Amino acid sequence: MSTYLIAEDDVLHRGFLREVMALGEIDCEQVIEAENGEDAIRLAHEHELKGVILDLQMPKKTGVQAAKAIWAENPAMPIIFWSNYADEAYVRGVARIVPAGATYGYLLKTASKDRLRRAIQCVFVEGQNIIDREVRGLQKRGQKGSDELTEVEYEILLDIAIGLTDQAIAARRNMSMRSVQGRLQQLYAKLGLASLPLMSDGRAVFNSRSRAVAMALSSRIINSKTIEIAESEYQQDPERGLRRSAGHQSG
Amino acid sequence: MSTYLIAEDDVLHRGFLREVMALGEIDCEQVIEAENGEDAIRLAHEHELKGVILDLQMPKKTGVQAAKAIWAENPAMPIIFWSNYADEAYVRGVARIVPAGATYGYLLKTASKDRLRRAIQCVFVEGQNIIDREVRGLQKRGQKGSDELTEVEYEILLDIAIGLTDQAIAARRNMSMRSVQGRLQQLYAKLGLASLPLMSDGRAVFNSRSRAVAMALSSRIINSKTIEIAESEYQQDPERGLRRSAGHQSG
DNA sequence: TCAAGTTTTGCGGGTTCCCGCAAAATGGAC
DNA sequence: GTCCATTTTGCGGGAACCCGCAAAACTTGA
Repeated sequence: MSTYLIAEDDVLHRGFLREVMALGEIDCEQVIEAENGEDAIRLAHEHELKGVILDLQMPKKTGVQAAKAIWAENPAMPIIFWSNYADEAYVRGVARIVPAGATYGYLLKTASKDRLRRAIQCVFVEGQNIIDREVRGLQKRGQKGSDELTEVEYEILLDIAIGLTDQAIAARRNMSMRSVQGRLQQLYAKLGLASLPLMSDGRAVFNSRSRAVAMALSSRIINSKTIEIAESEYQQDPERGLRRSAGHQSG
Repeated sequence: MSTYLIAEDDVLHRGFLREVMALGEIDCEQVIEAENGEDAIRLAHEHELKGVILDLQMPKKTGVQAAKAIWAENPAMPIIFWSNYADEAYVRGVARIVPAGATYGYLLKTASKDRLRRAIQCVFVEGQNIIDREVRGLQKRGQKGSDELTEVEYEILLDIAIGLTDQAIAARRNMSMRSVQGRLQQLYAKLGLASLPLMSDGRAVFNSRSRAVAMALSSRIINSKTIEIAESEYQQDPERGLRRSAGHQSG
């Protein structure tokens, strides 16, 4: 019995996915559906699945959170992420939770029916990883060269985005205030806050801290959802420094 | 010749709208389509339309921006807003640009085909205004009672969201720094920052300024798009105080 | 083990932010 | 005009933030 799970809140998109799965190109005897992240996690737990398609934006839990739970139980589960946007926030969210050697794909909703069909074939049947072209450009990030944010910079960005003070960040990450400020300086530099305009009287127009968040939002490095998740992580575990979770990402 | 315009970037949703329009319940001889805000504005300018359906989230220009342009040319144009979310940010965005006596509707995408059909009938044929139930709860805002934000509070919220300093806000809005800070205090109170947690040593965990933005984001009072728009308004016209645009909203 | 590179930390001080208090200024209502 | 409610402003001080500088501390490799 080969069962697949589709998790997608929008009715039309869900219908579309169902339709493509039903084309009969892959061995698919049953498709079950979820319209929010929690249901997706529950259903994945209750059924023995061959693969999962997850929308990234869903009520209750995001696709990333659902994937994390599913992979925690079965790291070999093939997952296709199916998203509206190629925002760095999403891509980074996915990249952070992919276990080593996992099979997955990242497709945009603008993809044609054909491309989706092929992706399903590749990921679910042949076990290949498929990443949409627009998304791939964002993949190499998190490293360290270039002008992109490193993991620590990203962490501290989220910390100020949820409104923590230097003091609170220092406590949370187990470091001195001065180090926090040092990292913030790095972050500001990366986000291009070095060359901020001044007012006629020579005073600054922008508050670096708030400005950094604004720029990160508008360049899609983070988004509201990212902030909410960071917030709830903080609420659960305010005193904890960064703990590396699962593994690395695979090619 | 009765022509209607549909502006919606998602293919499936666009197809759905087209289908419902084609049910033949209203006198509709032609439906033209746009997949972004700019095209919508252009097409509305080029054609003589009987009505418009606008998705709120589109590339290039948002539905709100498109509506503003369309109404600037013809304030009597019936417009149905068709949105994924009932966020206050969107509702407020629409409420701010509705000209006096305009005919419009606000529907969520979760609405059934039937509800959409009825809304189209009501707005385009009978000239009634239809506001989705979940949305209506947010309508009364902008007034002054209660715990909701007034217009000035909302303005200053956007100012700090784009990263302006007190100084810069004061210059922009033509007031003293102390007044800016006073308004910020109001804002913080409304957003519930009064009762913030303290650290064990009695120091604050949160930076009010950043925290306010975070809370406004997570309670959907503003969103990334709102901030981007505020930003571009600022870029165009940094020195200008608040200028009231068009009219009031109608019943 | 040592040297070279990176990160963290302390110090110091200038700026900005936050906010209580109370005196002006403003805006209606009568 | 007078009276009242609201808003704006100045003052003042404490906290938080930003950042240059240079000394520790940690990493990495040979």
